[in-house]
Amino acid sequence: MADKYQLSEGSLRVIMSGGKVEDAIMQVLGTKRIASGSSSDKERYRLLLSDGKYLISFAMLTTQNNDKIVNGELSDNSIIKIKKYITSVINNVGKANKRVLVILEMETLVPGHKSSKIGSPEQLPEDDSEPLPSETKNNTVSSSTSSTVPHVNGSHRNDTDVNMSMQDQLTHPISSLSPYQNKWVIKARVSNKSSIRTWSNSRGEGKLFNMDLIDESGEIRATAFRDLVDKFYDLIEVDKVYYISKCQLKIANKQFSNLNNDYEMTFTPDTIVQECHDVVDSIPQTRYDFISIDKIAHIEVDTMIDVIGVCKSASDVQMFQARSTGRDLKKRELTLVDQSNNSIALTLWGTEAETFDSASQPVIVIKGARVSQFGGGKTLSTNASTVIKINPDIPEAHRLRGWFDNEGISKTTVNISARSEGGGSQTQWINVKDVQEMGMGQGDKGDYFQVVGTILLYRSENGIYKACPKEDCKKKVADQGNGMYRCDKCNREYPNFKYLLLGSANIADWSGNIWLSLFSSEAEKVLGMSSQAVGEAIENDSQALVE
DNA sequence: CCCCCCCC
Repeated sequence: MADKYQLSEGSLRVIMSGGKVEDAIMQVLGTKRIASGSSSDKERYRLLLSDGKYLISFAMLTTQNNDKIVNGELSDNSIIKIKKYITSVINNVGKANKRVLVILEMETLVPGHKSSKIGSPEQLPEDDSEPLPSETKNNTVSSSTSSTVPHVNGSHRNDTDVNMSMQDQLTHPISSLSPYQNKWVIKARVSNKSSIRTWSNSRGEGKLFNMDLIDESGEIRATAFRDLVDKFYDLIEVDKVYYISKCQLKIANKQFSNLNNDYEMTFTPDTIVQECHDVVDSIPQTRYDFISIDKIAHIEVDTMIDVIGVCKSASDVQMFQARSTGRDLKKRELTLVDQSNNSIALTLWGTEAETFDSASQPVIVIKGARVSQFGGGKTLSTNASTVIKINPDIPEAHRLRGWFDNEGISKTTVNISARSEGGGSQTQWINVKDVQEMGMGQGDKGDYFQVVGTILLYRSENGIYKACPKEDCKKKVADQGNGMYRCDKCNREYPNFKYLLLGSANIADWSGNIWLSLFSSEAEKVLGMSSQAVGEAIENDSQALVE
């Protein structure tokens, strides 16, 4: 099987001296996990790579490809096709500069266990006489001298093409940035920019803004503080591409970041930002790591995730006061669905809630939604750093639109925001007598408790009603007598309705007995029949009620 | 150096 593929002999020499080789076929001779700076770091892998003639030991995989190693697809002797790569010169203080190959996109042609080592590749010679004068020069200047970005000061737009392409070679992939190496230039698109925010706490006060930077290799968040806000805020525009250098790198606090990077950057007084007017189609607009809705059920609370879904329905704007701060709040809850046939609630706040229009059931793309939990179900919430796009022109959105219009619209979904029994783990197990003595259920808020009891009596009178057919609306509809049913909550008429049970049961434990109302899902469990089935049985034969 | 982001 392996001999079907011819390794691209000599291609490493071309690539590692800054040249381009398309779809080079190489063999992996070893993989090594790189010790990470902190436990929160994503692991990174280094590959020993052979083109049959030469081998290099400093090929890096971007973290998006990590699963290929974890799932065993990429192992010793695997033959791969390198579809996209970047090389980057690492400036080692006191040592020779080293060029690193960063593999951005690859395909496994033959798994390692079905192959064996091909040829006798030798270490690619580190040839300092390689014809890369500009690069060598640039990376050997001491850190105190001029910038690594050409023509930063008093820049001219009439640079030659030669200069522009040179600039390209000099940029570093975002995925290669780390706090251990500070001589780099990235060429990145600003995919998101926050408003200017001020803070005041025990450690002081000030202002700041954040931006998300993205290139072919990855993404990173950058923050500018205080006077650097004045210097850079207006200069930096969303969707534009910039050369950026001399920022400080630090470990990202994952709790607040939706970006796929272990690090984040802080602007310093030395930071240089230079707009790139070059053709930059290769730099993506936004990088998403979509989690399918059914998977969100298993995601830890407070994780920031990217989600795509069709807004199947939305509530009206609701206004209330925050219990903690007393602030007036506005929210709107959307129900998103995707191809997993699962749905989830997404809460929008403030202006976003007010201006949202769900009428066309648009595709919603969210970068950085927070996973929360309510009553045992998972929900999504937006915050200041969340980016929401409505019907964006990306393949995933078109695919989802097609799916929804053709089949999704009529499918029933599993609502992963549905609240499970009890209302959470904080409710107590108590006795019926306690419920009565504590006066539970007397207030207007509703109380939560759990009891173990026996059903003494199930009352079936008025135990079923015709309800609004809209998902999650359980309002009783008024029969208009003309085949239409009116829902006062939705303020509209429907040609259909759904049956819902409203049971009533008396339950008892050793301390006493109490009447409970059972909503449909619970009444169904007690009766062992679906609401719809009970409704139809009554329609066809009222004797069924007696049973 | 921020990082609060709400409610049922």
